[in-house]
Amino acid sequence: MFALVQKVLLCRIWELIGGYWVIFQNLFGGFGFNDLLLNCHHQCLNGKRSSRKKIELNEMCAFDMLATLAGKLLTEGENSLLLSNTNPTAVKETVNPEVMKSHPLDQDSCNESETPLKEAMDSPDLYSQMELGVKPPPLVSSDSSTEMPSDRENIKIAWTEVVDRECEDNSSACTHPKAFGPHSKVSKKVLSTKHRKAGSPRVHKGDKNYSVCEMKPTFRNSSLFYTRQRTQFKRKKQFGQGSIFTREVTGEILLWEVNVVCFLISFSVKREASAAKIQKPMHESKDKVKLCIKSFQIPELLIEIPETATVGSLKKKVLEAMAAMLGDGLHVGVAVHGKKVKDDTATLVQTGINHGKKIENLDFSIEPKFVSESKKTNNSSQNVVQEDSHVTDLGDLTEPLASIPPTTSPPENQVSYQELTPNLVQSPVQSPSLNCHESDYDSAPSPNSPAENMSSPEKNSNPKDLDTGDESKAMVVHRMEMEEAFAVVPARKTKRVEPVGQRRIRRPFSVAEVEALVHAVEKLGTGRWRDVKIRAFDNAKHRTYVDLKDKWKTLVHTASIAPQQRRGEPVPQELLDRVLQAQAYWAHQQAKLQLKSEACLLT
DNA sequence: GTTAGGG
DNA sequence: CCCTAAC
Repeated sequence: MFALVQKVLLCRIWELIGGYWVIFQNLFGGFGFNDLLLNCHHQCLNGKRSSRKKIELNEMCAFDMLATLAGKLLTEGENSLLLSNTNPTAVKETVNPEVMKSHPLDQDSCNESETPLKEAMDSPDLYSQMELGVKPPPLVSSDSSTEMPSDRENIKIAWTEVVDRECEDNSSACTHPKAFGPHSKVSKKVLSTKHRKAGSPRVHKGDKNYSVCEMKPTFRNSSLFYTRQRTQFKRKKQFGQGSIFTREVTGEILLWEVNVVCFLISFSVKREASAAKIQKPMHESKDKVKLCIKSFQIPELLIEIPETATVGSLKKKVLEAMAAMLGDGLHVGVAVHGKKVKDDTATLVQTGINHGKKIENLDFSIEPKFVSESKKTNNSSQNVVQEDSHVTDLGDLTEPLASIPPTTSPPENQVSYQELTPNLVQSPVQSPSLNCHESDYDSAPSPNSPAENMSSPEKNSNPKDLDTGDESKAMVVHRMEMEEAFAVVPARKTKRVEPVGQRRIRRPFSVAEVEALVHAVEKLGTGRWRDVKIRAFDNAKHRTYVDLKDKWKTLVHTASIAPQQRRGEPVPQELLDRVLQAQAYWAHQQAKLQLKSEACLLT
């Protein structure tokens, strides 16, 4: 029974995270998957997230776990968590020999890695069970940690063996055999991870023994893991194997996270790359595309915390912010030459990511899962990638982290390029539209905002108001390059990110914005918020038409009450008057319209 | 996806 | 600003 549930869950998770299964595999490196699932169940049963509608429980659980784990690794002692959670039981499950043998980098396995799972997911058997309401077994720690002796040594050995074996068996499949030599612990880790990736999700028809857990490398503690990751990055640079994390930053928390994500991403890339060479398995890397993620940026996090707070509470805050971000799930976007590639089925070659061709504009972005579609209109990775690609660079690799401090001072380099505040003066015309071409308005106000002085006397926001919200919501944008272009350090821009799952930051409307809103409503009426948005706030990504509607609502209210009762940045009476006027006018229009239609119906 | 309105 | 119902 449990196996079934596990399978279902696994399939579900896989389905949810698509091909980035690795992320989980890696993040849970030291844990038994059984543990993960058990915990998921636990959380589900506890209904912790049950109130979160629209989000699949399983999904939430998975991400919760992910976030939680990340957090625990950071907050808890070196060995505690990982060690205690090592789940030897996992190993007990049978391993499909085929899976064992297949090399993750082998096109076949890469290629097929998805199918089996899909099969599993499509399996009426699994789903029917799920639908039938099969309940997860009682949460017994039965077959996990408690029972099985946690023999790290054994596990370690097993792991090594797997690695070695894998290398031996698949030397030809290794992209860089040397890089994965027996002496490279890091490489081993990589390999084993891949192994898991390729093998775990595999489900062969009729193979009841399919399991996700075995062969999981066990990290003795977070520190080791961390170290290895770093080492790995260095090595990667050497071998052109993947990500390089060039910077060590302040919080280990962040660094850890960054490394992990970075690592995972590069992994995904690798996987895709290897899949691309399906046709000629014999050739080492002829048709492979090697991609290297130069750096990975942690999304911007907004943290407000009193100066008197303890460092511990700060850590916690950061953790929470990250958890919130991860909570909604991740989605990886790929953009070639600034153009987002939406067709996941397209091959790399078809997409223009092929060997021998220098790819200068390959970007990866991590974004909240649901966001990907939202901005179809004016969107595109363009904002995320292009615009800023020339603005910032390597240099700011540090930025994101630097900006995290609970200070009230906004990150400096982060957003300058688009910090303009609404400027009425800018539109000489009658329309106070805030749409300026280059200033997108979208970002949070910056202290240095050049446009700050216009009609609105005061800055429209306080320094605390870092913008975290950005429609693009892309958490990270990375410039990738072909290995060949290694020497060239691509620019990477920092785009603010919207902490997923977190309430949007409050951004009071500036007088200029109010002006623009009033003007637009005067023109369009009170029932066409989308038009109002497009007309006057098209470039203000953080203002949705709902926001505008809400603002109008409050404006009407504000205008209706005594000035003494008003709060916040005072809105010129003149504007308030216009608000009431427009409100009355359009209400009247609407009434007239309604009468007309009624009349029509009667006749 | 938009609107409208309550929270 | 969020959430939802309703369209």
